[in-house]
Amino acid sequence: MTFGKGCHLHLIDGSAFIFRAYHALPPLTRKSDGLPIGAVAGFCNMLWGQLTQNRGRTGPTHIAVVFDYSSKTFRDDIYDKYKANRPELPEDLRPQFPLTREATRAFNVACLEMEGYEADDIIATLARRATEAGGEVTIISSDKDLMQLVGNGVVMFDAMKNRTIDRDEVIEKFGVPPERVVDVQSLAGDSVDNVPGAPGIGIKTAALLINEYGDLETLLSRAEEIKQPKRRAALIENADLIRVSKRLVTLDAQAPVTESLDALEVRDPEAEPLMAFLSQMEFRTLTRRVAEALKIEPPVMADNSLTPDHAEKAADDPAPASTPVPFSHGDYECVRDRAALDRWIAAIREAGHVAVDTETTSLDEMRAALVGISLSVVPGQACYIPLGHRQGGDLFAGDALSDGQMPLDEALAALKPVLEDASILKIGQNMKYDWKIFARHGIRIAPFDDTMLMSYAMHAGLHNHGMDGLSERYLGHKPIEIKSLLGSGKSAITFDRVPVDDAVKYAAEDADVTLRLWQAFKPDLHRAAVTTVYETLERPLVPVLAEMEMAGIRVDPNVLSRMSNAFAQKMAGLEAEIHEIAGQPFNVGSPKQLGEILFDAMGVPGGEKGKTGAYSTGADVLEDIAANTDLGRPADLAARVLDWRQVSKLKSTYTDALQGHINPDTGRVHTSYSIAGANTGRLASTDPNLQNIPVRTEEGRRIREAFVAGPGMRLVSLDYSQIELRILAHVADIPALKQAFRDGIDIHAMTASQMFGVPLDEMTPEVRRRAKAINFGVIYGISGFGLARNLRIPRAEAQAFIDTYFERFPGIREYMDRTVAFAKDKGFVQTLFGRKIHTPEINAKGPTAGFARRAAINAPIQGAAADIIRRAMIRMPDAIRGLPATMLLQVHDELLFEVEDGAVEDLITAARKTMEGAAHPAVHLDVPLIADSGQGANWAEAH
DNA sequence: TGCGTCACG
DNA sequence: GACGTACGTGACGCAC
Repeated sequence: MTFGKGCHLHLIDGSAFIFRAYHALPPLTRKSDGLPIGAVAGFCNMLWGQLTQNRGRTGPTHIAVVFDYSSKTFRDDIYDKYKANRPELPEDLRPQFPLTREATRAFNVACLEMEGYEADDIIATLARRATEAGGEVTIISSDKDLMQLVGNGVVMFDAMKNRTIDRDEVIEKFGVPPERVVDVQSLAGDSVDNVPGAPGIGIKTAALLINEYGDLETLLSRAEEIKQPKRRAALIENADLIRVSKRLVTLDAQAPVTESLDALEVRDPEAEPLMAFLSQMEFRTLTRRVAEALKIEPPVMADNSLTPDHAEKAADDPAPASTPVPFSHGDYECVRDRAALDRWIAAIREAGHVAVDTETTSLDEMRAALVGISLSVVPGQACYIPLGHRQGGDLFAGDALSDGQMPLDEALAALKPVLEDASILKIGQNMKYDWKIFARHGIRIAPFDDTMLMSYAMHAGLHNHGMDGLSERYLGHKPIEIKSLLGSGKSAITFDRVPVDDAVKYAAEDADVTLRLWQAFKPDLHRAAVTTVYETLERPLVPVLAEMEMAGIRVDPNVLSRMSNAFAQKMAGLEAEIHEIAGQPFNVGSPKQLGEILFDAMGVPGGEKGKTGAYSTGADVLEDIAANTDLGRPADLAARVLDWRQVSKLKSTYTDALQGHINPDTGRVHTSYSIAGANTGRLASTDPNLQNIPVRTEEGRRIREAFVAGPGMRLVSLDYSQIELRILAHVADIPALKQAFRDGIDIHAMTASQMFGVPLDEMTPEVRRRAKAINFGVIYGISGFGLARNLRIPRAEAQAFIDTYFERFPGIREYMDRTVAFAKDKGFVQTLFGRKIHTPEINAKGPTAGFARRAAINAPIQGAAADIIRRAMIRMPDAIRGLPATMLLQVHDELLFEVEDGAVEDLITAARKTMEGAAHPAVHLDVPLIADSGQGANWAEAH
């Protein structure tokens, strides 16, 4: 086929693919010999995705992957410092480059590179030829240097974000259309590629200038007319450098590319060389996916996925567990009687492990009824035991159990010995859920593994750890979505109404997937060196949290209801006043309407619109307006809206919503903690969130009066004092801070004294407040801007404080630099206890880099604090055994207990000892950990 | 469903 | 005068 109209050329920026793959994935190695292949694996996955995703209307007729030949190009002759700033290639990436070429050829895709030219030039040349021939072009890349090519039949596609970049996107990014992009780039320069540009001119200013003068040459020739002296000088003095920059950034669309467009026609991969390559790389999942797509048998690969003691067993198994087995829903068994269940139990005992999953009527484990159980022992083989399915459709038969189900009690009685057998490993995905369901039926699952927590230990920061996502990512298989069975929204049904035949496919598949994930993760856990984290900080927390959640906390609905009424009255009063001041009624709860009232109707100056075009009406904005008495009425209005908002928040989120969360059976509120939700190792509390119950204002704190102890009981709270600052003092090794903590001195006052030279006994609250803000700022990866805003002081002043701080405590800056360098090098940071938090964006450019940098600085501190309280919680059941006390809640640095009246002091002694000693023996901190305590009839008193 | 807002550590 | 900026969460109401 001759390339022409109707043809569609896809040009893949191969180098960009490699770098993205390298940074997006953990450092994977080939299992047989340790060769680093993470980038190759990612590259192959992305390439395969491109080849399979877009077949059809928008799919390519022609395709090529384009690489950079070497770092030396004609641009080095134009400007000797071009790309001189580029960091060294990571050690483990270099050997992967030739492999990506090999991979491209193995997929039977044209692989282009040319000495003396960058990949971008080849892309520019081919794109030009293709559009001249009447065809269309999609460039698979998000590199801004390619954006000059967009338009006239050329678009770009960001494969990571799954987003097309067209003319509008380019204008959004550069402020000018594609044909003017080089002009802007020439002016702004590029620190990454070391394109000089004009000093002090960035993209924003460059776009402004180009839009005003039309193009770069006109601008340079009329530079004298520029009003701002600095800009004028920058352009006049650097005109030559700017012209050099233009030659650097302009892509060469006339590169002597020898391949014809016709040679790039899409070809089906040849099975044999492709399979050979993939199995040589030991990409098990991708090999299987490709084999499935090509409808051929996957090659048998070396078995690396089983633990040693199971490997032997598998060796004489005709179908070893790790050979990729296709997912086949028809092979799943529906277990309807005791004989069938006994066969499964025998298979489980034989294997020594089983993947388990439960199906229930609700996500709320405390109210959920068990509907069925699925099991899997060997990949591809799984069963579902329906236990609580009900007749659908018939209104009168609506509550009757469907036929052909074992009695629930009989099935559980048969499974209990297996689920509690110390020699049989139970494997689950989010086992806390199933653990609670079984616990409510008198079964305590042990021992177990949890694939969600394995993923969390290995991949925190890279992606979420839900089963469907993990399956797609690591097994290349998209499981049946629960939505397809239950529907969504108002018409959603519960699982007991799902026809058993459909339930079998869905539920058994979940057990199958869980088992396969376990097999994939088990060896990797060790390779990633997070086995200890998984075994000491994640897995043992499951039963502890399950017990806490099941215990719940008593909440008095009468207290809440009275407060709701009072809040409603107060809101109505405020609303009337607000409407009165505004001169018209409007929805006070609508930021949009409020903004229009304040800034348009009432004419308050300085309204700022956000990205949606609405005025910002956040608390800080309203506070400024309320404090500005010159404004008159708008100040009154803002002050009342602030009051209204506070009350409205308390009512809707707390006093109203909490009442609905009281379990009618227990009279208590049962939150759910997600172990793998927060990247840093913190827990997150949901349904309801009991980690954000108000405390900072007097009115809000009264909500805690509704959280009460049972009759004859007290609530006891213990919280770590300044735990994050103590960890900072330790990890950054700051002698003055460490000594202050040892001496039990007020740490913020000490900081203030050191910074401002004020003796401790002359400290004023204001000076101390500033030091406190800086101490916290450090933990968050401080910036002058952020501190200035927090303290409401000029930015220069805030920056001066920070400079002084770093002078007084130079170790802090060293810690920050060290941490960021570590993150850039390894792609993750680590806590004292070995927890890894990945930082995939740390090498990004633009504002993202700032976020990633600060997150990387904060994560080891926040994460270590999270590790410490996890360790305390895991030990707590043993530490308080025998005391009439229950651990109820965790709020990041606080543990809340319910304890019988007479045992309060014993509980405090035992819990304090456990919390203060929680780092031992894994880590010896140079600073003491201190836990303060309080007690009372309700949470407000105890805190 | 995304955004703005605000509750907590 | 480049950009936009404290870290980590979850729930609510509005507007689409």
